[in-house]
Amino acid sequence: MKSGKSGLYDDLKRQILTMELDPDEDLDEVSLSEKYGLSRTPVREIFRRLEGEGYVDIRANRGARVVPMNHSTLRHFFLVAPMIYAAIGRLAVQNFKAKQLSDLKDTQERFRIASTEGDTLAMVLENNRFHEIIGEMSGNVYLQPSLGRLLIDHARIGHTFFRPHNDDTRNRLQTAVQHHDGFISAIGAHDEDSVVDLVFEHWELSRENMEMFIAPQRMKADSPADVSSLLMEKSS
Amino acid sequence: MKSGKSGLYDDLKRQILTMELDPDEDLDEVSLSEKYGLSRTPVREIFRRLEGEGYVDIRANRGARVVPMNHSTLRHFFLVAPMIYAAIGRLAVQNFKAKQLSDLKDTQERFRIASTEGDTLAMVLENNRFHEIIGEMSGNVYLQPSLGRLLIDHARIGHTFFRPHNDDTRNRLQTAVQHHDGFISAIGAHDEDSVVDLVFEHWELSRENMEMFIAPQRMKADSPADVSSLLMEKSS
DNA sequence: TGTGTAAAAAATGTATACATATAAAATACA
DNA sequence: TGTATTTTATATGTATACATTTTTTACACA
Repeated sequence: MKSGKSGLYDDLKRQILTMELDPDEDLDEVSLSEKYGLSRTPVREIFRRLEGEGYVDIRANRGARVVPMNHSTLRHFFLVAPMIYAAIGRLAVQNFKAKQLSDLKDTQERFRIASTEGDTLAMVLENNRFHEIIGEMSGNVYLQPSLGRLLIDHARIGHTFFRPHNDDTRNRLQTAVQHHDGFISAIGAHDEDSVVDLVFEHWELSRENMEMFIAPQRMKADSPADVSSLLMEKSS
Repeated sequence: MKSGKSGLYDDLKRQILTMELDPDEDLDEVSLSEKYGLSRTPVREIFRRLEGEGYVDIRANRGARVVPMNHSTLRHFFLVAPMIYAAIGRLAVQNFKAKQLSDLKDTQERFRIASTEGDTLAMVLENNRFHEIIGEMSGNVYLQPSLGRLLIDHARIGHTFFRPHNDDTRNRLQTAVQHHDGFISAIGAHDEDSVVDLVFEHWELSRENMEMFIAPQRMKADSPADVSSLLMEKSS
Protein backbone atom coordinates (compact mmCIF):
# COMPACT_ATOMS: atom_id res chain seq x y z
CA MET A 1 0.00 0.00 0.00
CA LYS A 2 2.20 2.80 -1.25
CA SER A 3 0.77 6.24 -0.49
CA GLY A 4 0.20 9.11 -2.87
CA LYS A 5 -2.09 9.52 -5.80
CA SER A 6 -0.87 6.77 -8.10
CA GLY A 7 -0.65 4.49 -5.07
CA LEU A 8 -4.33 4.87 -4.36
CA TYR A 9 -5.19 4.50 -8.03
CA ASP A 10 -3.18 1.30 -8.43
CA ASP A 11 -4.34 -0.15 -5.12
CA LEU A 12 -8.00 0.36 -5.91
CA LYS A 13 -7.66 -1.26 -9.31
CA ARG A 14 -5.77 -4.17 -7.81
CA GLN A 15 -8.19 -4.61 -4.93
CA ILE A 16 -11.18 -4.54 -7.24
CA LEU A 17 -9.69 -7.07 -9.66
CA THR A 18 -8.73 -9.44 -6.86
CA MET A 19 -12.07 -9.05 -5.06
CA GLU A 20 -10.27 -7.74 -1.98
CA LEU A 21 -12.95 -5.11 -2.49
CA ASP A 22 -16.25 -6.82 -3.18
CA PRO A 23 -18.66 -5.73 -5.89
CA ASP A 24 -21.00 -3.04 -4.57
CA GLU A 25 -18.66 -2.16 -1.73
CA ASP A 26 -18.73 1.53 -0.77
CA LEU A 27 -15.58 3.60 -1.10
CA ASP A 28 -15.17 6.32 1.51
CA GLU A 29 -13.30 9.33 0.19
CA VAL A 30 -12.47 10.70 3.63
CA SER A 31 -10.88 7.57 5.06
CA LEU A 32 -9.04 6.87 1.80
CA SER A 33 -7.70 10.43 1.63
CA GLU A 34 -6.36 10.08 5.19
CA LYS A 35 -4.87 6.66 4.53
CA TYR A 36 -3.02 7.82 1.42
CA GLY A 37 -2.03 11.27 2.64
CA LEU A 38 -4.17 13.12 0.14
CA SER A 39 -6.97 15.63 0.35
CA ARG A 40 -10.43 14.70 -0.83
CA THR A 41 -10.04 16.49 -4.17
CA PRO A 42 -7.51 14.10 -5.76
CA VAL A 43 -9.33 11.11 -4.26
CA ARG A 44 -12.52 12.19 -5.93
CA GLU A 45 -10.64 12.69 -9.18
CA ILE A 46 -9.33 9.12 -8.97
CA PHE A 47 -12.88 7.88 -8.42
CA ARG A 48 -13.92 9.60 -11.63
CA ARG A 49 -11.03 8.08 -13.55
CA LEU A 50 -11.87 4.64 -12.24
CA GLU A 51 -15.48 5.20 -13.18
CA GLY A 52 -14.41 5.99 -16.73
CA GLU A 53 -12.53 2.69 -16.86
CA GLY A 54 -15.45 0.74 -15.44
CA TYR A 55 -13.99 -0.15 -12.04
CA VAL A 56 -16.25 2.07 -10.03
CA ASP A 57 -19.76 3.40 -10.04
CA ILE A 58 -20.51 6.96 -8.92
CA ARG A 59 -24.03 8.02 -8.01
CA ALA A 60 -24.84 11.70 -7.49
CA ASN A 61 -24.61 12.69 -3.82
CA ARG A 62 -23.97 9.08 -2.88
CA GLY A 63 -20.32 8.55 -3.59
CA ALA A 64 -18.45 5.76 -5.25
CA ARG A 65 -18.71 2.01 -4.96
CA VAL A 66 -17.10 -0.95 -6.62
CA VAL A 67 -18.93 -1.68 -9.83
CA PRO A 68 -21.68 -4.29 -9.21
CA MET A 69 -21.95 -7.68 -10.87
CA ASN A 70 -25.46 -8.97 -11.19
CA HIS A 71 -26.91 -11.93 -12.99
CA SER A 72 -27.99 -9.83 -15.94
CA THR A 73 -24.53 -8.36 -16.54
CA LEU A 74 -23.03 -11.86 -16.36
CA ARG A 75 -25.27 -13.06 -19.17
CA HIS A 76 -24.04 -10.16 -21.29
CA PHE A 77 -20.49 -10.94 -20.31
CA PHE A 78 -20.65 -14.51 -21.59
CA LEU A 79 -22.32 -13.37 -24.78
CA VAL A 80 -19.82 -10.83 -26.00
CA ALA A 81 -16.51 -11.73 -24.36
CA PRO A 82 -15.38 -14.28 -26.97
CA MET A 83 -16.31 -11.98 -29.81
CA ILE A 84 -14.26 -9.09 -28.44
CA TYR A 85 -11.38 -11.33 -27.43
CA ALA A 86 -11.21 -12.85 -30.91
CA ALA A 87 -11.34 -9.48 -32.64
CA ILE A 88 -8.67 -8.08 -30.31
CA GLY A 89 -6.50 -11.14 -30.90
CA ARG A 90 -6.68 -10.81 -34.65
CA LEU A 91 -5.93 -7.10 -34.55
CA ALA A 92 -3.08 -7.61 -32.09
CA VAL A 93 -1.32 -9.83 -34.62
CA GLN A 94 -1.75 -7.15 -37.26
CA ASN A 95 -0.60 -4.20 -35.21
CA PHE A 96 1.69 -5.21 -32.37
CA LYS A 97 5.02 -3.49 -31.70
CA ALA A 98 8.18 -5.34 -30.67
CA LYS A 99 8.23 -3.58 -27.29
CA GLN A 100 4.75 -4.85 -26.54
CA LEU A 101 5.67 -8.42 -27.38
CA SER A 102 8.60 -8.30 -24.99
CA ASP A 103 6.33 -6.82 -22.31
CA LEU A 104 3.98 -9.72 -22.95
CA LYS A 105 6.84 -12.19 -22.48
CA ASP A 106 7.89 -10.54 -19.22
CA THR A 107 4.34 -10.63 -17.94
CA GLN A 108 4.04 -14.28 -18.89
CA GLU A 109 7.22 -15.10 -16.94
CA ARG A 110 5.80 -13.40 -13.85
CA PHE A 111 2.54 -15.26 -14.44
CA ARG A 112 4.38 -18.57 -14.75
CA ILE A 113 6.33 -17.95 -11.53
CA ALA A 114 3.15 -17.00 -9.70
CA SER A 115 1.50 -20.20 -10.96
CA THR A 116 4.34 -22.42 -9.75
CA GLU A 117 4.35 -20.65 -6.40
CA GLY A 118 0.57 -20.88 -6.10
CA ASP A 119 0.36 -17.11 -5.61
CA THR A 120 -3.30 -16.58 -6.46
CA LEU A 121 -3.35 -12.80 -6.28
CA ALA A 122 -0.29 -12.45 -8.49
CA MET A 123 -1.78 -14.91 -10.97
CA VAL A 124 -4.99 -12.90 -11.22
CA LEU A 125 -3.10 -9.67 -11.77
CA GLU A 126 -0.47 -10.97 -14.19
CA ASN A 127 -3.09 -12.84 -16.19
CA ASN A 128 -5.13 -9.64 -16.34
CA ARG A 129 -2.09 -7.67 -17.42
CA PHE A 130 -1.30 -10.28 -20.07
CA HIS A 131 -4.64 -9.78 -21.75
CA GLU A 132 -4.49 -6.02 -21.31
CA ILE A 133 -1.24 -6.00 -23.25
CA ILE A 134 -2.85 -7.95 -26.09
CA GLY A 135 -5.51 -5.24 -26.08
CA GLU A 136 -2.82 -2.59 -26.37
CA MET A 137 -1.23 -4.56 -29.20
CA SER A 138 -4.46 -4.28 -31.16
CA GLY A 139 -3.93 -0.53 -31.18
CA ASN A 140 -7.68 -0.19 -31.52
CA VAL A 141 -8.94 2.61 -29.28
CA TYR A 142 -12.55 1.74 -30.09
CA LEU A 143 -12.35 -1.86 -28.93
CA GLN A 144 -10.15 -1.36 -25.89
CA PRO A 145 -12.82 0.23 -23.64
CA SER A 146 -15.00 -2.85 -24.01
CA LEU A 147 -12.07 -5.18 -23.54
CA GLY A 148 -11.15 -3.35 -20.34
CA ARG A 149 -14.59 -3.83 -18.87
CA LEU A 150 -14.65 -7.49 -19.85
CA LEU A 151 -11.27 -8.06 -18.23
CA ILE A 152 -12.45 -6.52 -14.96
CA ASP A 153 -15.31 -8.96 -14.65
CA HIS A 154 -13.33 -11.82 -16.10
CA ALA A 155 -10.84 -11.38 -13.28
CA ARG A 156 -13.63 -11.20 -10.72
CA ILE A 157 -15.71 -14.09 -12.02
CA GLY A 158 -12.76 -16.28 -12.83
CA HIS A 159 -10.57 -15.78 -9.78
CA THR A 160 -11.25 -19.30 -8.52
CA PHE A 161 -9.45 -20.55 -11.62
CA PHE A 162 -6.21 -19.50 -9.96
CA ARG A 163 -6.96 -21.35 -6.74
CA PRO A 164 -6.68 -24.96 -7.92
CA HIS A 165 -7.79 -27.60 -5.45
CA ASN A 166 -7.36 -30.94 -7.24
CA ASP A 167 -5.47 -32.54 -10.11
CA ASP A 168 -8.04 -31.51 -12.66
CA THR A 169 -8.00 -27.83 -11.73
CA ARG A 170 -4.22 -27.91 -11.49
CA ASN A 171 -4.02 -29.34 -15.01
CA ARG A 172 -6.41 -26.71 -16.29
CA LEU A 173 -4.24 -23.98 -14.84
CA GLN A 174 -1.21 -25.54 -16.52
CA THR A 175 -3.09 -25.56 -19.82
CA ALA A 176 -3.84 -21.86 -19.41
CA VAL A 177 -0.15 -21.14 -18.90
CA GLN A 178 0.58 -23.09 -22.09
CA HIS A 179 -2.07 -21.12 -23.95
CA HIS A 180 -0.26 -17.94 -23.00
CA ASP A 181 2.97 -19.35 -24.41
CA GLY A 182 1.00 -20.20 -27.52
CA PHE A 183 -0.27 -16.62 -27.81
CA ILE A 184 3.27 -15.30 -27.59
CA SER A 185 4.62 -17.53 -30.32
CA ALA A 186 1.58 -17.19 -32.61
CA ILE A 187 1.64 -13.41 -32.32
CA GLY A 188 5.38 -13.37 -32.90
CA ALA A 189 4.83 -15.49 -36.03
CA HIS A 190 2.05 -13.19 -37.24
CA ASP A 191 -0.27 -16.18 -37.35
CA GLU A 192 -3.72 -14.67 -37.00
CA ASP A 193 -5.69 -17.86 -37.32
CA SER A 194 -3.70 -19.63 -34.63
CA VAL A 195 -4.22 -16.72 -32.29
CA VAL A 196 -7.96 -16.76 -32.88
CA ASP A 197 -8.06 -20.54 -32.40
CA LEU A 198 -6.19 -20.10 -29.14
CA VAL A 199 -8.55 -17.34 -28.07
CA PHE A 200 -11.49 -19.72 -28.31
CA GLU A 201 -9.63 -22.60 -26.65
CA HIS A 202 -8.51 -20.31 -23.86
CA TRP A 203 -12.00 -18.93 -23.53
CA GLU A 204 -13.56 -22.38 -23.35
CA LEU A 205 -11.16 -23.40 -20.60
CA SER A 206 -11.95 -20.30 -18.59
CA ARG A 207 -15.67 -20.43 -19.32
CA GLU A 208 -16.03 -24.00 -18.09
CA ASN A 209 -14.34 -23.01 -14.87
CA MET A 210 -16.52 -19.96 -14.43
CA GLU A 211 -19.68 -21.96 -15.02
CA MET A 212 -18.67 -24.41 -12.31
CA PHE A 213 -18.45 -21.66 -9.75
CA ILE A 214 -21.37 -19.52 -10.67
CA ALA A 215 -24.04 -20.48 -8.21
CA PRO A 216 -26.89 -20.93 -7.69
CA GLN A 217 -28.16 -21.11 -11.21
CA ARG A 218 -26.11 -22.58 -14.01
CA MET A 219 -25.02 -20.09 -16.60
CA LYS A 220 -25.41 -21.29 -20.14
CA ALA A 221 -22.74 -19.51 -22.12
CA ASP A 222 -22.36 -19.44 -25.83
CA SER A 223 -20.05 -21.69 -27.78
CA PRO A 224 -17.74 -20.00 -30.27
CA ALA A 225 -20.17 -21.03 -32.97
CA ASP A 226 -23.01 -19.27 -31.22
CA VAL A 227 -20.83 -16.26 -30.79
CA SER A 228 -20.22 -16.03 -34.49
CA SER A 229 -23.93 -15.94 -35.00
CA LEU A 230 -23.99 -12.65 -33.13
CA LEU A 231 -22.27 -11.17 -36.11
CA MET A 232 -23.45 -13.06 -39.11
CA GLU A 233 -26.18 -11.56 -41.19
CA LYS A 234 -28.18 -14.74 -41.16
CA SER A 235 -28.36 -16.68 -37.94
CA SER A 236 -28.45 -20.41 -38.43
CA MET B 1 -25.97 27.56 -23.68
CA LYS B 2 -27.69 26.94 -20.38
CA SER B 3 -25.40 27.52 -17.42
CA GLY B 4 -24.70 25.18 -14.54
CA LYS B 5 -23.03 21.86 -14.35
CA SER B 6 -25.24 19.76 -16.60
CA GLY B 7 -25.34 22.67 -19.03
CA LEU B 8 -21.59 22.59 -19.46
CA TYR B 9 -21.60 18.82 -19.69
CA ASP B 10 -24.29 18.74 -22.37
CA ASP B 11 -22.83 21.64 -24.30
CA LEU B 12 -19.37 20.13 -24.47
CA LYS B 13 -20.72 16.81 -25.71
CA ARG B 14 -22.85 18.58 -28.28
CA GLN B 15 -20.07 20.85 -29.45
CA ILE B 16 -17.64 17.96 -29.78
CA LEU B 17 -20.10 15.82 -31.76
CA THR B 18 -20.97 18.67 -34.13
CA MET B 19 -17.33 19.72 -34.53
CA GLU B 20 -18.15 23.15 -33.16
CA LEU B 21 -15.14 22.19 -31.10
CA ASP B 22 -12.47 20.75 -33.37
CA PRO B 23 -10.50 17.63 -32.57
CA ASP B 24 -7.41 18.52 -30.52
CA GLU B 25 -8.89 21.84 -29.42
CA ASP B 26 -7.84 22.89 -25.92
CA LEU B 27 -10.45 23.33 -23.24
CA ASP B 28 -9.75 26.06 -20.70
CA GLU B 29 -11.14 25.30 -17.30
CA VAL B 30 -10.95 28.89 -16.05
CA SER B 31 -12.86 30.50 -18.92
CA LEU B 32 -15.43 27.69 -18.97
CA SER B 33 -15.98 27.95 -15.22
CA GLU B 34 -16.62 31.68 -15.58
CA LYS B 35 -18.91 31.22 -18.56
CA TYR B 36 -21.07 28.63 -16.79
CA GLY B 37 -21.01 30.18 -13.32
CA LEU B 38 -19.06 27.34 -11.74
CA SER B 39 -15.82 27.04 -9.88
CA ARG B 40 -12.94 25.10 -11.38
CA THR B 41 -13.62 22.01 -9.28
CA PRO B 42 -16.86 20.90 -10.98
CA VAL B 43 -15.47 21.86 -14.38
CA ARG B 44 -12.51 19.60 -13.83
CA GLU B 45 -14.85 16.86 -12.71
CA ILE B 46 -16.83 17.19 -15.93
CA PHE B 47 -13.60 16.94 -17.90
CA ARG B 48 -12.88 13.65 -16.16
CA ARG B 49 -16.34 12.33 -16.90
CA LEU B 50 -16.03 13.29 -20.54
CA GLU B 51 -12.64 11.64 -20.64
CA GLY B 52 -14.21 8.43 -19.38
CA GLU B 53 -16.74 8.55 -22.20
CA GLY B 54 -14.08 9.24 -24.81
CA TYR B 55 -15.00 12.83 -25.68
CA VAL B 56 -11.95 14.41 -24.13
CA ASP B 57 -8.32 13.70 -23.54
CA ILE B 58 -6.60 14.77 -20.31
CA ARG B 59 -2.84 14.94 -20.06
CA ALA B 60 -1.15 15.41 -16.70
CA ASN B 61 -0.43 19.07 -15.99
CA ARG B 62 -1.61 19.99 -19.46
CA GLY B 63 -5.35 20.07 -19.18
CA ALA B 64 -8.09 18.75 -21.37
CA ARG B 65 -8.58 18.83 -25.10
CA VAL B 66 -11.11 17.45 -27.53
CA VAL B 67 -10.14 13.88 -28.36
CA PRO B 68 -7.97 13.82 -31.50
CA MET B 69 -8.78 11.98 -34.73
CA ASN B 70 -5.75 10.88 -36.67
CA HIS B 71 -5.37 8.70 -39.70
CA SER B 72 -4.48 5.67 -37.62
CA THR B 73 -7.58 5.87 -35.43
CA LEU B 74 -9.73 6.23 -38.57
CA ARG B 75 -8.42 2.96 -39.93
CA HIS B 76 -9.39 1.27 -36.69
CA PHE B 77 -12.76 2.95 -36.80
CA PHE B 78 -13.64 1.52 -40.20
CA LEU B 79 -12.44 -1.90 -39.18
CA VAL B 80 -14.54 -2.45 -36.10
CA ALA B 81 -17.57 -0.18 -36.44
CA PRO B 82 -19.74 -2.59 -38.49
CA MET B 83 -18.91 -5.48 -36.17
CA ILE B 84 -19.95 -3.58 -33.07
CA TYR B 85 -22.99 -2.06 -34.76
CA ALA B 86 -24.18 -5.48 -35.91
CA ALA B 87 -23.69 -7.07 -32.50
CA ILE B 88 -25.46 -4.16 -30.81
CA GLY B 89 -28.32 -4.39 -33.30
CA ARG B 90 -28.85 -8.07 -32.69
CA LEU B 91 -28.73 -7.67 -28.93
CA ALA B 92 -31.07 -4.67 -29.07
CA VAL B 93 -33.74 -6.85 -30.65
CA GLN B 94 -33.28 -9.41 -27.91
CA ASN B 95 -33.34 -7.04 -24.96
CA PHE B 96 -35.16 -3.81 -25.73
CA LYS B 97 -37.82 -2.38 -23.46
CA ALA B 98 -41.03 -0.75 -24.70
CA LYS B 99 -40.02 2.62 -23.26
CA GLN B 100 -36.81 2.55 -25.26
CA LEU B 101 -38.63 1.78 -28.49
CA SER B 102 -40.92 4.76 -27.98
CA ASP B 103 -37.89 6.94 -27.21
CA LEU B 104 -36.42 5.69 -30.46
CA LYS B 105 -39.57 6.66 -32.34
CA ASP B 106 -39.56 10.14 -30.79
CA THR B 107 -35.93 10.60 -31.70
CA GLN B 108 -36.62 9.47 -35.23
CA GLU B 109 -39.43 12.03 -35.56
CA ARG B 110 -37.10 14.79 -34.46
CA PHE B 111 -34.52 13.44 -36.89
CA ARG B 112 -37.05 13.42 -39.71
CA ILE B 113 -38.11 16.99 -38.99
CA ALA B 114 -34.49 18.13 -38.85
CA SER B 115 -33.86 16.41 -42.20
CA THR B 116 -36.82 18.13 -43.91
CA GLU B 117 -35.76 21.46 -42.46
CA GLY B 118 -32.15 20.95 -43.46
CA ASP B 119 -31.05 21.53 -39.87
CA THR B 120 -27.62 19.93 -40.03
CA LEU B 121 -26.72 20.25 -36.38
CA ALA B 122 -30.00 18.77 -35.21
CA MET B 123 -29.62 15.92 -37.69
CA VAL B 124 -26.16 15.06 -36.37
CA LEU B 125 -27.40 15.06 -32.78
CA GLU B 126 -30.67 13.21 -33.33
CA ASN B 127 -28.96 10.64 -35.50
CA ASN B 128 -26.36 10.18 -32.79
CA ARG B 129 -29.04 9.85 -30.16
CA PHE B 130 -30.91 7.34 -32.31
CA HIS B 131 -27.94 5.00 -32.37
CA GLU B 132 -27.18 5.61 -28.71
CA ILE B 133 -30.67 4.40 -27.87
CA ILE B 134 -30.12 1.23 -29.85
CA GLY B 135 -27.00 0.77 -27.75
CA GLU B 136 -29.07 1.17 -24.60
CA MET B 137 -31.59 -1.32 -25.96
CA SER B 138 -28.84 -3.92 -26.18
CA GLY B 139 -28.53 -3.66 -22.42
CA ASN B 140 -24.95 -4.81 -22.80
CA VAL B 141 -22.70 -2.78 -20.52
CA TYR B 142 -19.59 -4.38 -22.01
CA LEU B 143 -20.31 -3.35 -25.59
CA GLN B 144 -21.69 0.11 -24.91
CA PRO B 145 -18.37 1.78 -24.09
CA SER B 146 -17.01 0.84 -27.50
CA LEU B 147 -20.22 1.83 -29.23
CA GLY B 148 -20.05 5.23 -27.53
CA ARG B 149 -16.57 5.89 -28.81
CA LEU B 150 -17.50 4.78 -32.31
CA LEU B 151 -20.52 7.08 -32.32
CA ILE B 152 -18.41 10.07 -31.33
CA ASP B 153 -16.14 9.67 -34.31
CA HIS B 154 -18.95 8.55 -36.58
CA ALA B 155 -20.65 11.88 -35.89
CA ARG B 156 -17.44 13.77 -36.49
CA ILE B 157 -16.32 11.94 -39.63
CA GLY B 158 -19.80 11.69 -41.09
CA HIS B 159 -21.15 15.16 -40.43
CA THR B 160 -21.01 16.09 -44.12
CA PHE B 161 -23.61 13.40 -44.72
CA PHE B 162 -26.16 15.76 -43.19
CA ARG B 163 -25.19 18.67 -45.40
CA PRO B 164 -26.46 17.42 -48.77
CA HIS B 165 -25.48 19.48 -51.79
CA ASN B 166 -26.97 17.71 -54.80
CA ASP B 167 -29.69 15.25 -55.77
CA ASP B 168 -27.52 12.24 -55.05
CA THR B 169 -26.58 13.31 -51.54
CA ARG B 170 -30.16 14.36 -50.86
CA ASN B 171 -31.36 10.92 -51.91
CA ARG B 172 -28.79 9.26 -49.72
CA LEU B 173 -29.98 11.25 -46.73
CA GLN B 174 -33.54 10.20 -47.51
CA THR B 175 -32.42 6.59 -47.62
CA ALA B 176 -30.82 6.97 -44.20
CA VAL B 177 -34.10 8.29 -42.80
CA GLN B 178 -35.86 5.26 -44.27
CA HIS B 179 -33.29 2.95 -42.74
CA HIS B 180 -34.14 4.39 -39.34
CA ASP B 181 -37.81 3.67 -39.93
CA GLY B 182 -36.75 0.17 -40.91
CA PHE B 183 -34.83 -0.24 -37.66
CA ILE B 184 -37.85 0.78 -35.66
CA SER B 185 -40.21 -1.68 -37.35
CA ALA B 186 -37.70 -4.54 -37.42
CA ILE B 187 -36.86 -4.11 -33.76
CA GLY B 188 -40.54 -3.86 -32.92
CA ALA B 189 -41.12 -7.10 -34.83
CA HIS B 190 -38.21 -8.80 -33.05
CA ASP B 191 -36.68 -9.54 -36.42
CA GLU B 192 -32.96 -9.88 -35.66
CA ASP B 193 -31.83 -10.75 -39.15
CA SER B 194 -33.57 -7.76 -40.70
CA VAL B 195 -31.97 -5.48 -38.16
CA VAL B 196 -28.53 -6.86 -38.91
CA ASP B 197 -29.15 -6.56 -42.66
CA LEU B 198 -30.18 -2.96 -42.11
CA VAL B 199 -27.12 -2.31 -39.99
CA PHE B 200 -24.87 -3.28 -42.89
CA GLU B 201 -26.92 -1.36 -45.46
CA HIS B 202 -26.94 1.69 -43.24
CA TRP B 203 -23.23 1.31 -42.61
CA GLU B 204 -22.46 1.02 -46.33
CA LEU B 205 -24.40 4.18 -47.07
CA SER B 206 -22.57 6.08 -44.38
CA ARG B 207 -19.20 4.57 -45.19
CA GLU B 208 -19.37 5.55 -48.85
CA ASN B 209 -20.12 9.09 -47.83
CA MET B 210 -17.29 9.18 -45.33
CA GLU B 211 -14.83 7.82 -47.87
CA MET B 212 -15.79 10.57 -50.29
CA PHE B 213 -14.89 13.22 -47.79
CA ILE B 214 -11.82 11.81 -46.19
CA ALA B 215 -8.99 13.63 -47.88
CA PRO B 216 -6.29 13.49 -48.88
CA GLN B 217 -5.80 9.79 -49.02
CA ARG B 218 -8.60 7.42 -49.79
CA MET B 219 -9.63 5.22 -46.91
CA LYS B 220 -10.20 1.62 -47.85
CA ALA B 221 -12.80 0.33 -45.44
CA ASP B 222 -13.87 -3.22 -44.97
CA SER B 223 -16.94 -4.73 -46.48
CA PRO B 224 -19.29 -6.60 -44.17
CA ALA B 225 -17.72 -9.81 -45.46
CA ASP B 226 -14.27 -8.65 -44.43
CA VAL B 227 -15.63 -7.64 -41.08
CA SER B 228 -16.94 -11.11 -40.47
CA SER B 229 -13.46 -12.43 -41.08
CA LEU B 230 -12.33 -10.47 -38.05
CA LEU B 231 -14.30 -12.92 -36.02
CA MET B 232 -14.19 -16.22 -37.78
CA GLU B 233 -11.67 -18.78 -36.70
CA LYS B 234 -10.48 -19.33 -40.23
CA SER B 235 -10.13 -16.31 -42.43
CA SER B 236 -11.11 -16.98 -46.02
C1' DT C 1 -44.34 -1.75 19.14
C1' DG C 2 -44.82 0.68 14.62
C1' DT C 3 -44.77 4.74 11.88
C1' DG C 4 -44.01 9.46 10.73
C1' DT C 5 -41.47 13.61 11.66
C1' DA C 6 -37.73 16.52 13.40
C1' DA C 7 -33.16 17.06 14.72
C1' DA C 8 -28.44 15.69 14.40
C1' DA C 9 -24.71 13.63 12.18
C1' DA C 10 -22.20 12.33 8.31
C1' DA C 11 -21.24 12.42 3.59
C1' DT C 12 -20.95 14.61 -0.82
C1' DG C 13 -20.54 18.93 -3.69
C1' DT C 14 -18.50 23.57 -4.51
C1' DA C 15 -15.62 27.67 -3.96
C1' DT C 16 -11.35 29.49 -3.09
C1' DA C 17 -6.62 30.01 -1.58
C1' DC C 18 -2.31 28.25 -2.13
C1' DA C 19 1.34 25.04 -4.27
C1' DT C 20 3.47 23.28 -8.17
C1' DA C 21 4.34 22.61 -12.93
C1' DT C 22 4.38 24.20 -17.65
C1' DA C 23 4.66 27.70 -21.17
C1' DA C 24 6.00 32.28 -22.57
C1' DA C 25 8.83 36.28 -22.39
C1' DA C 26 12.91 38.56 -21.44
C1' DT C 27 17.63 38.70 -21.00
C1' DA C 28 22.45 37.28 -21.54
C1' DC C 29 25.90 35.53 -24.24
C1' DA C 30 28.22 33.73 -28.28
C1' DT D 1 20.84 37.09 -35.34
C1' DG D 2 20.58 32.60 -32.96
C1' DT D 3 20.64 29.96 -28.86
C1' DA D 4 20.74 29.13 -23.92
C1' DT D 5 19.25 30.66 -19.49
C1' DT D 6 16.66 33.14 -16.33
C1' DT D 7 12.49 35.40 -15.17
C1' DT D 8 7.71 36.02 -15.50
C1' DA D 9 3.19 34.67 -16.49
C1' DT D 10 -0.21 31.26 -16.94
C1' DA D 11 -2.24 26.90 -16.11
C1' DT D 12 -2.89 22.84 -13.57
C1' DG D 13 -2.91 20.31 -9.00
C1' DT D 14 -4.05 20.13 -4.01
C1' DA D 15 -5.78 21.47 0.53
C1' DT D 16 -9.30 23.33 3.07
C1' DA D 17 -13.43 25.86 4.39
C1' DC D 18 -18.07 26.12 3.56
C1' DA D 19 -22.69 24.62 1.38
C1' DT D 20 -25.83 21.22 0.35
C1' DT D 21 -27.64 16.70 0.40
C1' DT D 22 -28.32 12.29 2.35
C1' DT D 23 -28.40 9.22 6.16
C1' DT D 24 -28.92 8.29 10.84
C1' DT D 25 -30.75 9.04 15.28
C1' DA D 26 -34.07 10.73 18.47
C1' DC D 27 -38.53 11.66 19.53
C1' DA D 28 -43.64 12.18 19.24
C1' DC D 29 -47.81 10.05 18.60
C1' DA D 30 -51.09 6.62 17.50
